[in-house]
Amino acid sequence: MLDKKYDHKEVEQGKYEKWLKHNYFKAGDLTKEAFSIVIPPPNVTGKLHLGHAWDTTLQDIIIRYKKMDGFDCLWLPGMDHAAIATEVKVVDRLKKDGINKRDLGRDGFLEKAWQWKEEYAKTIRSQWGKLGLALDYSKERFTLDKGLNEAVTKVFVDYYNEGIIYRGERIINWDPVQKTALSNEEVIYKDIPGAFYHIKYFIEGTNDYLDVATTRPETLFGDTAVAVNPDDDRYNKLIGKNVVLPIVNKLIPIVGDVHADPAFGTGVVKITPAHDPNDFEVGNRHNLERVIVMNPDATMNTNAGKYKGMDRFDCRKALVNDLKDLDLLIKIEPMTHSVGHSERTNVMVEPYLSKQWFVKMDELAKRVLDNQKNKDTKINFIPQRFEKILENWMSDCHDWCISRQLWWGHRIPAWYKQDKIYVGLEKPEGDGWYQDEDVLDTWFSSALWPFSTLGWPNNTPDLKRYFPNSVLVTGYDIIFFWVARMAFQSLKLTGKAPFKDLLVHGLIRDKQGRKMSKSLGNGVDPMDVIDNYGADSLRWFLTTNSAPGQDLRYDEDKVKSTWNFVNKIWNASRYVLMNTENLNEINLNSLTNSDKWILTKLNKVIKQVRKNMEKYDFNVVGKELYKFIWEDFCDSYIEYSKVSTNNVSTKSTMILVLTDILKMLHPFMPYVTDEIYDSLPIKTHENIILSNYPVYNDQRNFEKEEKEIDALTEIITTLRNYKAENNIHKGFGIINNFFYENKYIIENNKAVLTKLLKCDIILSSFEKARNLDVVFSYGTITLCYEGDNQEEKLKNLEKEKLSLEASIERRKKLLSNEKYVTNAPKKIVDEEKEKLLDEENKLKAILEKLK
RNA sequence: GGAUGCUUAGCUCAGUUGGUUAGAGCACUUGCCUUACAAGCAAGGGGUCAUAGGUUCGAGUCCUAUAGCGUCCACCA
Repeated sequence: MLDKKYDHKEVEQGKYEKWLKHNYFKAGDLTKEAFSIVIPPPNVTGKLHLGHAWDTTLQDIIIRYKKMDGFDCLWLPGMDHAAIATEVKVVDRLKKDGINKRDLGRDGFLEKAWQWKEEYAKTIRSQWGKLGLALDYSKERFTLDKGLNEAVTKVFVDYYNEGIIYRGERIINWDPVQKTALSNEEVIYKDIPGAFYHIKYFIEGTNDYLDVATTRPETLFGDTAVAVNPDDDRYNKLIGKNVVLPIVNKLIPIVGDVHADPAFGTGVVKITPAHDPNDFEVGNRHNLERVIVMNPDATMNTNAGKYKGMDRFDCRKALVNDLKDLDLLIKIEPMTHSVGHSERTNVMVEPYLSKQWFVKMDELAKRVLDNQKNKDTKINFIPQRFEKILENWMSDCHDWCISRQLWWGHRIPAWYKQDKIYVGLEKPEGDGWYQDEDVLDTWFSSALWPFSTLGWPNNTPDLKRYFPNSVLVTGYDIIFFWVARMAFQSLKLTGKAPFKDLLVHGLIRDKQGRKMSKSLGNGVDPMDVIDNYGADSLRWFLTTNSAPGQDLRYDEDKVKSTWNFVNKIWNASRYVLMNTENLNEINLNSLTNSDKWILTKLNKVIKQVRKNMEKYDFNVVGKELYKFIWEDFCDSYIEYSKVSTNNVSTKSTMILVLTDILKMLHPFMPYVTDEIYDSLPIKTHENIILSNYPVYNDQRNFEKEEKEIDALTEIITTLRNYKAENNIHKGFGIINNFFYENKYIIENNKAVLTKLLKCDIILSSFEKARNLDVVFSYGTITLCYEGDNQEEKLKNLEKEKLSLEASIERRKKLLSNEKYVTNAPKKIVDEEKEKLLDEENKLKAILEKLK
């Protein structure tokens, strides 16, 4: 028997360990159809936040539902080594202990990083446990484990041999603190105050100068041209002449290039091919020299002459002063511009010419775009609108810079000897070869996640059975970081899309709608929420409170009200269990009408819930279940059943309905449903997760009884309303003045009516009593009570009469509209006619009373 | 500049292919300690669905435009 009070801590205590002990989450039942999800691997950089809780709960709901519905479910757990993110954290920790990364050396550092990984992996696993996730830990993977390293290396080597991966000099985003290249996606643009420095570039042999405006004067040492637009009549006759580069005093050409926008700035732009991606392109078009002016730590190098060794920003100040002194500075114009910052170290990114490894994107991207056009093989986004994000990104993407100057990651399988390059699985024969120091972008390995975790490139049984994955669940913020990359890698390497469905959810925000972030300090730890309200409440809150793809505000009041819902379920279950203690078999031979009613309602709910579970429309499922449980089951059925608790079929109905409620709730609330299921007097399985998901049953629709009890509910509500409005408390009776064919509604339900209305008796007549008529479409019920008030009575009837007349008039008008009758579906029109008839009946009855 | 989401009750949000008197939770009012639950029960009040046009017999829902809020991408010499 359940405890008197619902205590989430007590209920959840020990359950996860029990589930694991019984191997409930283990995949591999080959008699069933396979269903698979791989977890989006969280970074081993920290604890899970509410966003993870949301993302994983969605997956858990799907997995548990599918498992109960007869599938062999694999939910594969794992984590991401998160190359730069983790390395930054490890470096920081070492720094606090006074240790420098370089002093440790590569191997020493990696040892520390692995320690870090183990530590955080442990935390993450325990958090998964608190959330109750049905993960198959026997298949857990890590993006940097041996198998995945083999997959990554093979892809790199094959791509290199195919020419998809190449090494080249490009302008990349350089993080001068971490001293590594970054991909475009790792750069965060921020608007910051800056200035346009207008500098005089004198035209060779004249006293005329061009006004060149720049936001980054310190890159002047790398200028190898200035550009003007060939259509710009102010300057185009100067094309081919030279200007004198200030300070440096060397001659550089004036070139004509469309990159110079006549409408922007002064229309003249200095070209620094080694420090700006656009200038790099211009340089290629005009065969310009590339002059690097900075060191990897963003101090100036020898090309900066006397400024050598200065930090880039100090150099800017000094240089501007010197230009001023030489009368080469025209003006400084303050402006706000957007400047890239490193996502991890937050330092201003330096566009920097360097030799890096790239993935050629055009063909890979085209494959994704083509595949999305094929209905049968495309990734099916839910909601569909997010497909556009993928398509936009794929149709305009640059080659992907994959080398990172880090130690924590997959080391690039390239070896060098003088000017020779060897790319392969193993170090080449012979002396003098040394391996590339760099590692790969973390997304290079996570892009292989849906298949590398299943054994690819080997054609393992797991790969054959669980790939492509059935569905992937993720937030819309990483569609282009991750989903896009999985898509093209999977199509290229396996010939298939990595998963059939992609369920996209939004971001979690704070109560004011702001993003949760460390700097705002508005983050909420899911573990605290679980402590206070339980995992079941948190899970229900996260997954039933927003439409698919919409953001969600964390609102503690809502979690609290979810707790109330769980508590309600708990107490309703307690009631059922109290009344069914001695039940030892299901017997439906003597069903009451309200038993038939709730069975019919249950049947309808099962249908709706299943339909929406398939569509991943969990907020609709939530609403259906909430309404059914609280209103139909608790408020109506349990109350009605109180007059027949000794009936074995009522007892059976209670158990049947409660069992199906628990099963439908289980994917959302695994803990409390497990606990209650355990206490059922009759059950089919050792644990609820092994039981079968409820099935819609055509034989369980009792239409006549459904109608009758619906009417009963309406009668009770209406009479309660009259009682409240007329201050009738006790000592009253009712007379059944329904039309002959409806009299049974009252006759059949006398016991329920007297109990719930708290009226003394149902009379056949009550001639002398003062009375009040309450009109239904079924006829009239007369309330007989003391302290009659004739005015009240008339007022009530008048009020009702007016509203009925208005409604009847509206309906008549509608139905006399020929176009409506011919165009609207017959079902709608018939319903309308029926309503009109009901109302006319009602009105007739009222008019008679008013006479 | 391109794309996209949102605007519905005091607050937070639902609203399925258009179907005619728009729903929920919280908050609010009134009455109840009814033996599952006062973290509860019962009955209520509260919205010209951002604005302006249009299509339609019928628009919260479809189309066009506008406004406000938000997000993403690109550019910013």
